[in-house]
Amino acid sequence: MKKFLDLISEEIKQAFEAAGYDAELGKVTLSNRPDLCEYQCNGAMAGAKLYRKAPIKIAGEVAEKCLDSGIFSSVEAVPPGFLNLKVKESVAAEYLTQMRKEEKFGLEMPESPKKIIIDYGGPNVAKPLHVGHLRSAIIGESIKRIARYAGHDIIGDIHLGDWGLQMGLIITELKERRPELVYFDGAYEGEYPKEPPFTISELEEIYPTASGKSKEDPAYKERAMDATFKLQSGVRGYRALWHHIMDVSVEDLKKNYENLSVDFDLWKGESDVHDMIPAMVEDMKAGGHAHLSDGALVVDVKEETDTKEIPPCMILKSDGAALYNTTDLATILDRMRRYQPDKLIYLTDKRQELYFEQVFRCARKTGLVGPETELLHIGFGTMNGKDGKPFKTREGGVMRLETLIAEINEEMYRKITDNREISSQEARETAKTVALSAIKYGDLSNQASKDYIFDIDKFTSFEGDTGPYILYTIVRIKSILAKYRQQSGRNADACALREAGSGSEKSLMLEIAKFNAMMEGACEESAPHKVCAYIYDLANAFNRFYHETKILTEENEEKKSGWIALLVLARDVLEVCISVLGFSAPERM
RNA sequence: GUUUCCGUAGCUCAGAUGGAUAGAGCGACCGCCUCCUAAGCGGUAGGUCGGGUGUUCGAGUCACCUCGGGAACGCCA
Repeated sequence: MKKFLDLISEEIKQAFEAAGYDAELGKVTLSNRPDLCEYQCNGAMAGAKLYRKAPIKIAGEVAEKCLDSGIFSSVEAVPPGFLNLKVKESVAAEYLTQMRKEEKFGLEMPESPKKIIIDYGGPNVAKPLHVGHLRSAIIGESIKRIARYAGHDIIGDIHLGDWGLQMGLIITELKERRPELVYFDGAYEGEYPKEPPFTISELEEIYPTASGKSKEDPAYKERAMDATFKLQSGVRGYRALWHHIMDVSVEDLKKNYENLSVDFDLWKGESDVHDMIPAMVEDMKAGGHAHLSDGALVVDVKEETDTKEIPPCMILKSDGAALYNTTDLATILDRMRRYQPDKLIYLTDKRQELYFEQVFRCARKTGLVGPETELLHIGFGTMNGKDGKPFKTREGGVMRLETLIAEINEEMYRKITDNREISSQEARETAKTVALSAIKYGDLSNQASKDYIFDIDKFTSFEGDTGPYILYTIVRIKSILAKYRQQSGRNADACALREAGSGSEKSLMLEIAKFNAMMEGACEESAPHKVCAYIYDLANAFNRFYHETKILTEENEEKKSGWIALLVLARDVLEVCISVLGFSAPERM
């Protein structure tokens, strides 16, 4: 189904053509003067030079051609050459009626859906999630859902950090504490126990301890590196321990991500591509791409057109060990082989921008990916505290994600139970739902690439442009619809839309009509904040309408059912939008 | 130092391909619950869009310069 703005543009383009001008001048945009019109076209001014004619004259001629248009209720040419447009109430109503009928409100599906892999989350095994992991998870999940809704085949991969030094550290610390464990007995040949020798909370304590020791004690670090090497070269007992660490840790991660309504299609990690590295490196050497520089193996990736110095992409350290780049490149190779994606998206902190530029260039140069595959790094900004500095706990430490979420949940619970009668269980559920909307909307409504201030007070205050405000609006609509069903015994879905009878009603309808264009744009630009901005406008439009319209007490049944139909559509659009943002609305709040 | 991102109301942020009078939220002030959820709605105050020059009929938006802030810049991830 055509986008509403395109529908209008076509009409104006025809008018330009009929008046003897280039049709392309007839592009229509949303009005930036809502007091004057709903839509506007600035083409007459752009065309003034081309046709050596006063813009107002061109606009006047075009307006004349629109006189008997079936779409506009008014077309005005105003100085210096704007075309101010208002659409007929009937056109809006018909458009919305069509939206209700069609799948996904008439959003057009891509002719050739893309296969996309999105790499987000990126937690390290055995380390608790902290606030730094929040943005990647929230933004990545939303971009994934938006692309999926827009008709693409998108696969989310968590890309675990599960193969580095942290594993060696844990094994080393475990060995210090419990050398008697069978995993450390080199002569042991039997089956290893099924039960892991530690719990998640022990694991979470072991890692920082080990990490601290290795920083102070070079000999300890040496042992940890040795353990890492042994693990990677396949020592049985170490591998068995690694599996235990993975099992315990992944289970915990799943629980945490589930609480955030974030789910991954793939739980792959660095370890999955470890075995592919030697052959890949050999290929790079054989292809003449990789060469030694200061003892390290690198691939030059600078280009003639560069305005800045792009250092070479390092493949192997001078001690021959693999590094982050190496596993990332091997992962690209793996993904290309397994899935043949059209596009790879990486979501990380924006500080890794240059790094990904290097990796992408290297991947292309060495033939890991062809020119037809798009590589995209989306860098997001830092989450700062109220002071504008990276978010910390009051004590100055890194805040665990669980703690943060628990705090916000608690605050929500307090607010919900404050002045409402509600069962404790329902309040808990609602608090969780509302808290998640506050966190996610607070993050997503900012542009991903910018740093943003994570202000708990602001998010839990939920007034104004917040997730809870959106949910509140949805809940209001649901409440009216429920009462309507109760009172009239009629099915709200059977109600038919009517032409708007008031300004606020029409505004609401025109707001809903923007849905397709908005969703398409949000997908193309991987920009969840556009969805946020849209639903905020939509919620505002609804609340204005709500305040001046008494729906349930309306005596004219036809009017009433028209409103109910509008409410159904508004609710559905809002709920789809929040679902692609990654949260949901309760029935009551 | 080089590169790069950012600078819009007291605070947090939007600003579509360059268009008319630069918009929200919070905070401040003033109104609105006998009425579908006041987590709401309406209103007032608050701006030389960091500064300058240029391109253009027209610049918050584009170019150049400048000031201020952040970030990245070969063996970390």
